[in-house]
Amino acid sequence: MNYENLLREHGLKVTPQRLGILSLMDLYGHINIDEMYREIKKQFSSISLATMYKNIIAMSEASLIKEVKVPQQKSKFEIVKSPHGHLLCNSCGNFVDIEMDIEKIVEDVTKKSHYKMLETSLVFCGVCPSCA
Amino acid sequence: MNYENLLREHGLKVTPQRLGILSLMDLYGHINIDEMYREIKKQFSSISLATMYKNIIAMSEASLIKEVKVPQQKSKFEIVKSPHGHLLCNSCGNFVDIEMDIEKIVEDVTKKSHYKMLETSLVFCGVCPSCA
DNA sequence: ATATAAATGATAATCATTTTCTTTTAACAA
DNA sequence: TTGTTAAAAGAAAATGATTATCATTTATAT
Repeated sequence: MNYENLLREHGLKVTPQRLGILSLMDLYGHINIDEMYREIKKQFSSISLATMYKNIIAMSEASLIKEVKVPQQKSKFEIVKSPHGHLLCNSCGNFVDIEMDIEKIVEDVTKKSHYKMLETSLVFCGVCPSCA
Repeated sequence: MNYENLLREHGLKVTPQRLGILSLMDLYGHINIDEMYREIKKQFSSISLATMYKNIIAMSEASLIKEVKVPQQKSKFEIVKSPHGHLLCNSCGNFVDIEMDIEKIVEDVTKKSHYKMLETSLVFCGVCPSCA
């Protein structure tokens, strides 16, 4: 993934800190603020926590990244991609995407509710095969 | 709903503050901490915010109530009932339950992931009919 | 190369939540 | 009832998370 273009396409300036944040998100898939800050300081020892927050806000507003709210945990952030669900293992904490037929589910919900659906947040919690 | 029994069945002492909190949750369906505190002070003008938090934690741990994490908003709390989804109107903020075939969705996700599913958090965001 | 608007970093300020401790109260037994 | 006791309430302080401020630095477009 070309993070420079990604930033430019979303109207954001390219800075080393932002490139670092994006590559971490890409590497981890999903990452919360604390983990992110801890990791990014390995590359930018003097980065300010305020910079982290400001960049996360800027990139969220530009729809380049997305906050994922997770039951019983701090929110995680991910790079925006096509709609998908999330799977959390309550035992080991593993958190991954799951491809699913969201179209179909949304269709059902739309039929029932007559809402114009814009976005979904589908999180499934359980115990993963290796923990079971 | 009998809030006294509800508390007792979950091993919690019955206090006027707890009864107030439960009846508010029941009345509103879903309510966040600030709304709750603002409302409950009408009944218990001297209630402490710490008491609110402590009770919400106690009732959550007893699985009598449940935190619902909502995209772009503060968490809401609801009295635990059978599994259901949630519908948020991005325009007017209306937030309601939606009955849906969660069994079926969980079955699909289980097939794909081989997780032992325990819990779901399904939130659908869009524009409600009266706002559209 | 230069100008300029935006980003960074440090710090302070704000807001949310939790802890601590004293007083009050619900639950239970006599 | 009344007394006992463990838990809950309330007030305030402490902690933690996030946001605002401002001086300095830097990315971008000329």
